[in-house]
Amino acid sequence: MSTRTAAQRRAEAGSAYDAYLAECPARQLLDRIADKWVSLAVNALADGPQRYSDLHRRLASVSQKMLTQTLRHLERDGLVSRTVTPAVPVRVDYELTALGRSLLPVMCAIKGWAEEHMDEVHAARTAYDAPS
Amino acid sequence: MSTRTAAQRRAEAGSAYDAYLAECPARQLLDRIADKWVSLAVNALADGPQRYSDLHRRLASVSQKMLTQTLRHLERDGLVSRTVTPAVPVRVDYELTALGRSLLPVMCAIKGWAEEHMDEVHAARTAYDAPS
DNA sequence: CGGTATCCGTGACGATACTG
DNA sequence: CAGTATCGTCACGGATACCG
Repeated sequence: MSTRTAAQRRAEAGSAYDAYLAECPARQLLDRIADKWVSLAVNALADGPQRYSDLHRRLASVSQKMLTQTLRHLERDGLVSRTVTPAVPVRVDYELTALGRSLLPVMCAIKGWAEEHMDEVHAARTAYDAPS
Repeated sequence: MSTRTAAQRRAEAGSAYDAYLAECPARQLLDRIADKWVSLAVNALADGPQRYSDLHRRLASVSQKMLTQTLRHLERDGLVSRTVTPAVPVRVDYELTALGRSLLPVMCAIKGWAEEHMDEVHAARTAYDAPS
């Protein structure tokens, strides 16, 4: 039992993981969700199930590769479900799971903060970059 | 006045920026704050002003280069203030500004979510990776 | 102490072409 | 339509050394 890490012992004690530690699994999860593509994708899925092509059109700034990769990661992590409807042509829908919806308020808040405080940040940058 | 971008006109109309568009400045800001280093740094500064060495010790998983770079970005964006106290040796303190504190609840929520839902995500991954 | 400067490998990311 | 595969690039980020 002495081989347990600090994070493991902390978890068993009822306390949470500590994302500051590189070895902590919560840290890896944080790396995963604190990601620009994830924040955009989850936000886009807020309105309900969406087809791949709809998502791709909405997130015009995301390449096909990154969108697919992000959706795969989210699916693996249990945040989105992927439903394939066999037809010609094939139809694939993505939808947030219950777990995914629990993350939605946070992702929405981040996107909202960025859009809301854009002007203040821009002003701060201008001041910072101001020549001597 | 006809040279304004769609984002600028939207802002003046009272509506927010649209972070889905690559050209939108809010998108760049989102890219900046939806970052693992930023989320860790802002969270670490939640308790009040901290010295560089304290931060570095706390965020053991962050290299000196990334920590400095992240703090510089946050300073430029007006989220963090940097105070140098001339002495031997030099002392540098970092502190969240009012703008930075407005972001704190969101960053805290992200880190909290990661630590809280770690087990569920881990279970989802195991299920996803389960061989045929 | 609190950085900066430099090197350098890895992998993120976009563009393109192809498939079921 | 919804991908997968492959390639090339370039910036992220770690390691190391040096500076005020």
